[in-house]
Amino acid sequence: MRIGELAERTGASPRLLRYYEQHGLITAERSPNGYRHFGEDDVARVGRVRDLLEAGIPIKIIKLILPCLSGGEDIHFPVPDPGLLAQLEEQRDRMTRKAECVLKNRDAIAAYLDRVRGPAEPARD
DNA sequence: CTTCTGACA
DNA sequence: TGTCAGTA
Repeated sequence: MRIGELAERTGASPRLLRYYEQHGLITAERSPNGYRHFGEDDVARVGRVRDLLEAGIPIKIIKLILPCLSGGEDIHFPVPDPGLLAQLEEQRDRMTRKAECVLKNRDAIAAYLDRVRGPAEPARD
């Protein structure tokens, strides 16, 4: 399929898909006219890239773990490379700190809501 | 009409 | 990221 269809099916704009390809997050074959050509599996791949990006993981790290994603959400490293592990440990710690920050602010907002709206309203969480 | 590359806000 | 230009 061409970039337009992949864009429709993934929710990512063609502009963004070209950006992903430019940074090695996805690969595309080229038609003689220069048009990018993607496969069915790229729909899922783009989805995974977007999930990782949404989690705040830098493209640099995504490129490292993307080839280790086997269709599912699981990650596996056949031959753990020291350098790779170090970068992933660093990323894990950043994510931990970010998660703590998010939780902290969520609790603050929840507490605020409880005070102004009153404990009577559930609708939270 | 769709896509491509490069560039600018 | 969106969008504009000038093509293929």
